[in-house]
Amino acid sequence: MRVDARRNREHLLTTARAVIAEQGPEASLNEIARRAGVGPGTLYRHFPTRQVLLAAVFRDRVETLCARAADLLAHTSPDEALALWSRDVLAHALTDRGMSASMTLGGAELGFDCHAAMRSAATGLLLRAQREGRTRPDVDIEDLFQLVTGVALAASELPGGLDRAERLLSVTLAGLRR
Amino acid sequence: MRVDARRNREHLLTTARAVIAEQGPEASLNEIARRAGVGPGTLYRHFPTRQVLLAAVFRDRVETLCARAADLLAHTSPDEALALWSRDVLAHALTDRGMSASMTLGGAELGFDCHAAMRSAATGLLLRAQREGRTRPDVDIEDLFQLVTGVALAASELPGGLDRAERLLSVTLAGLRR
DNA sequence: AAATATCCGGAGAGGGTCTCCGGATAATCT
DNA sequence: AGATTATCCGGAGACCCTCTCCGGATATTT
Repeated sequence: MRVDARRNREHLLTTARAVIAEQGPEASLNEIARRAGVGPGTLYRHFPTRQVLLAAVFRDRVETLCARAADLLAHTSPDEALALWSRDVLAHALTDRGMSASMTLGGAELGFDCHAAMRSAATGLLLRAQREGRTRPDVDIEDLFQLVTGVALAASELPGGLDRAERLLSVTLAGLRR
Repeated sequence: MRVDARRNREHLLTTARAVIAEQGPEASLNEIARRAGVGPGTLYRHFPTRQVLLAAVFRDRVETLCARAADLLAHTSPDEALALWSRDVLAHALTDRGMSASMTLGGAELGFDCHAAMRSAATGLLLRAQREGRTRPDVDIEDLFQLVTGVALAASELPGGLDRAERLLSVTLAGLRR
């Protein structure tokens, strides 16, 4: 990969991060390219679809959350791990506008798949909690993911923000117990 | 209102219903107008924004649900009423594509406000259940609405459909008890 | 039948997504 | 260094969408 190509790619990423932070995940790709000082073609060459771009933008955040899941899996009790991780997901969703959207929009064939990564991180936590016995055994990983991202999405779009988010999460977590 | 205007309006509504049923709530308004055999201007005169159109399309459905809420309020126990009504909302959301979206998108100043109507219908059910004592007193009407429409949205967009929807709903309802 | 109020159609501005290819630029070879 | 090659960039442009505007057509009233 040529150095100018790599430089453009990085610059596009930081610009996208900024624009998405202020306009949300549906920001104009045209404008991102313009602000980055490149043509539209350059953007689309590096990031063929919006999902690929979003995935690249939020990749490190998602990886942080996955690492956190692994850590909790090793050092915390099953129930608490699930609760703490959900809270972390929520916190990131509230911080980074558009993050929730990129978690739900899955299946970025090329590049990084946020949806798959998050789902697989959650799988470990859910299965262990279910083995332990205090979590409903009939919910599957898709259910869990749907609930958590649903709360995250709601919380990131409603202005009422953090306290409402915590309340919704506590309702959901309570519902997961049996 | 002139009779041709009324006729066009009705025709637009039925066409919109069909197109939204097959393409979802983000269908092209242009195409709806084209299929209805009118110009774009005519569509926008009758329905200034997409939300107004969606609200008009789903108005009777929403009114049915509101009536159902009133009925349950009068003839069923608080807990059961809440559960049954949520299940009905879910059923409608699964039947009519785009219905969930029109429930969440609120504030159609002109015409009919699906969001407000649904929220006020749910208010009665929630308050009564909370007075009865088996429902968490700290959740407010926005929380309830967010949870129910969240499940509905998820269920209407995931292909796995009905059984998953019921499972998610039962988790949420369990979480609402105390 | 004439006058008036109302409504329609479609052209078109403005913006968005995405493609394509001639020209420019980096990397490699001699 | 100079030439060759592989790679990449820019932006014009096709196509679609939303939304507006107004001359002409249509209904209603006088």
